[in-house]
Amino acid sequence: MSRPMARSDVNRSAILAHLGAHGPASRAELARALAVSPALMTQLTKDLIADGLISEREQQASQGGRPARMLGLVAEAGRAVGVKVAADHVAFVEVGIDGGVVRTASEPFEAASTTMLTELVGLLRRFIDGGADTPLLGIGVGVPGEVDAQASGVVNSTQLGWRNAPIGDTLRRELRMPVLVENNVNALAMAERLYGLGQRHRSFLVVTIGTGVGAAIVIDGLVVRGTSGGAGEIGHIPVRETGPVCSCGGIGCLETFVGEAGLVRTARERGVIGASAGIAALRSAAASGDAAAVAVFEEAGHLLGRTLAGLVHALDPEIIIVLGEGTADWEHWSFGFEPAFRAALMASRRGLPVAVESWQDDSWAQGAATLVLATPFDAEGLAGEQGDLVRQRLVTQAGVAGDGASGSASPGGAR
Amino acid sequence: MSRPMARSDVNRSAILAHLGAHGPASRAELARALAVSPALMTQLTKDLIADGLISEREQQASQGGRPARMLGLVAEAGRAVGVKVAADHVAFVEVGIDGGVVRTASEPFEAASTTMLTELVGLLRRFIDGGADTPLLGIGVGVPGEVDAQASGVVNSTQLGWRNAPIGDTLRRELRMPVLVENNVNALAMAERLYGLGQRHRSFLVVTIGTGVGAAIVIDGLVVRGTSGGAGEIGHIPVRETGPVCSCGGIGCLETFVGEAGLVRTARERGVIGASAGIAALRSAAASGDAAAVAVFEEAGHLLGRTLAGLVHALDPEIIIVLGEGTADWEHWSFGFEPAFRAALMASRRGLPVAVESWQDDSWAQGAATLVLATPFDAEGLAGEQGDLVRQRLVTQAGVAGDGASGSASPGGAR
DNA sequence: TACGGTTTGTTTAGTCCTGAACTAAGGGGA
DNA sequence: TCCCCTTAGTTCAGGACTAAACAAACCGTA
Repeated sequence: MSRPMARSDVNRSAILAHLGAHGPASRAELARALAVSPALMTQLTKDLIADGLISEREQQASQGGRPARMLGLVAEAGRAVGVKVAADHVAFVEVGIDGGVVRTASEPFEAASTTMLTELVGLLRRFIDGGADTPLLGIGVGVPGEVDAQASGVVNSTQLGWRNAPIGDTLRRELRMPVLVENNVNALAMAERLYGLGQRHRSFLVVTIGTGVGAAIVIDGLVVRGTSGGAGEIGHIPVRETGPVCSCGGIGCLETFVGEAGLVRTARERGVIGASAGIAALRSAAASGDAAAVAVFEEAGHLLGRTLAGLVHALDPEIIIVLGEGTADWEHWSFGFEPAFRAALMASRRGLPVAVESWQDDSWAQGAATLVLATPFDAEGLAGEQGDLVRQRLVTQAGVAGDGASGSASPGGAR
Repeated sequence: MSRPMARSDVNRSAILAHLGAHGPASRAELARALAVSPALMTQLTKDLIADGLISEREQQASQGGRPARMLGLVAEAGRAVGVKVAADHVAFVEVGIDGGVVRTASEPFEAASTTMLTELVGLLRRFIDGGADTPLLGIGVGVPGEVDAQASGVVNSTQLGWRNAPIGDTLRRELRMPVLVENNVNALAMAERLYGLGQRHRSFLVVTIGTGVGAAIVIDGLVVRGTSGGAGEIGHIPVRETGPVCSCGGIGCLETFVGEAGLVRTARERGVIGASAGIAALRSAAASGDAAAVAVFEEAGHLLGRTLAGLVHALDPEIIIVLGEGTADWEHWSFGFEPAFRAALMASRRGLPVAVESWQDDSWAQGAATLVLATPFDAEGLAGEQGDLVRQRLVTQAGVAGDGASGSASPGGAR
């Protein structure tokens, strides 16, 4: 009993998110990290402990003063689901409130089908029902393409063949659950910011290589979405005056040279692989030391390096993080990438770190899940009303999802 | 008497800045614009009127309800000085609190001289002393190069030959006055945001063409400074695999083709102008219809167009604003720019507006001055302690500048 | 000309949060 | 061992701000 009638929910959930992202922390630490006074932190944590959302842990050894009494999340406080949508399949991930993966699944899925919306709802429903009994905070969906806004979720994607697909609204209505939709690379960038290298950097670039080439731009801790949610489309930066026509209609786009299709085309033209062979053949050829195959990757690395150098001059980030299925071959890319990238940078930036991270199959979906867990950090309201709903669920352990169009955000009594 | 011991200075000065930027407004309008409650606005404006900083104007015709009682700045509330530093001269501008130019001056100045710091102090002191009697809020300095932080003001500039020049600290100490230093293009972008096209756009690019090529990036209303204050260096984006060596050490940099020196070099190589002729000769040749001269500009426009298209793909801005001395020849540039730029964009962005603004000689200095006037909008503390000092002067009509190293921000009694 | 609709501005009660002073609990040096 | 230093956490008075109700001033319209 004695719910103190919800203090500042924003701060309450920010505390929970911080503990989830960085592990247990002392009150003083939290106050510093969230830029509030220690006094307030005392009050808020008192409430959270009373509500059973966090608990006091053992003391930590003193660092010259009074030892800190650590606070940690009560693990059962919540879970989130992430969905990766691709042209031919969807991948699901269930994560705990600490970001750790609990459960995964993958299902065939025809994105271009006319019934894909009901299909998606059914698959998601089945995955959710198989989950734990802890409260589900929300669903994050990562898609390759432009998303108008996380809280709305209208998607345009040439890769999926979607034009103004109302993913967000449909899922919200059918599942009665907060749903956040975002470009998949942007979602990945938020994951890096919360759990990865981004924790220690205010501004960075996340670059993905694979079927296509994408990027997400994080400036001062905020993901740049652009006017129409289409920022980061570095695959269509023009890098040559001539070349094959790109899917975007342009000529000389980066992606036509360094995307998977571009690599395969180049390799075929040069007879490195057979006329009907694919990326797998090119990979194995390079792996077995075929110089011509390695050269294909090397040249792609060269082009990527010069392009990224241009972006570095424009944005002056602290680090570049390279991700994606394509990083498996980075060994070969780097022969071209490193010299081209470094040479094109001005002297003062030549030492810019480039981190190439290993890639797992669930990474995309995991990134999508962090859309939900990142909500409390969402200072400028990227997630909008949906973010508020997630926060409500987080702090009250109950709360009912808005029902479709502008659902009245009823507080929802204690369960 | 009866100074109410300074309420929220941030909000007080935000009101003043809004009135300065957008002209007189009603209380209700201000409350909406600054996202505070009407109740608070009543209180704050009462204080500001009592302090003589703003005054009530005539009523405005009703718009269906009670007519608004407009509030306007008391013009004498303050002034700011802007300085443009170039290699061979400095330009000064004095602006009123509404951003209007009051007075200008230009003096020869040897930036590479060893005594340049004392020189600059002397010139500035003379300019300031000639000004009006209204309180001087601060000094904004625009430089071509990297600035570590506005509030610090350590400058690195190849154009000026400065390495770690402590401009900010020196001026602060000598003039006992808040001083804000910023890259000149970034300063220009802030001016656009406050008084220009940026008022109606959240994200935009400001591109300057002239001696060099520069850009400033504004995302969601915030100027992107980058890790070391060096964002926007689009002049060094690599655009060709071959070409002359750039001042940055790179090869194929945009600036080596479309900067003034690059244009002149190309024109000389082709015999369009004499081997010792300069940009003026190229200009007049193009103006008189010389096809080869026009082609030089056209090709520059082509390269700039493709490069900016790449940036648009990466950042997805709402508009591009082109400025700088070079816009005088834009008529010729556009022959190459428009087709190259539009063709390289994906279909959904092909209609992106590009605004080419006329250019006056004081524009750089005027941009620098708005560094000071923009302080109240400085939500994320770009201007730091110096911004606080400006705010103090604005709201108290007095206040003494910090004296060099971490001056204690003493409130300073009424004058 | 009475009445609802609309927008502006003010008052009041109460919430959120901070600053300052304080207690608590350790470490290390003379 | 005593004293000073440092860090952690709490209490309390008070300031900034808001929500909600209300008053003011105009518009239409029936």
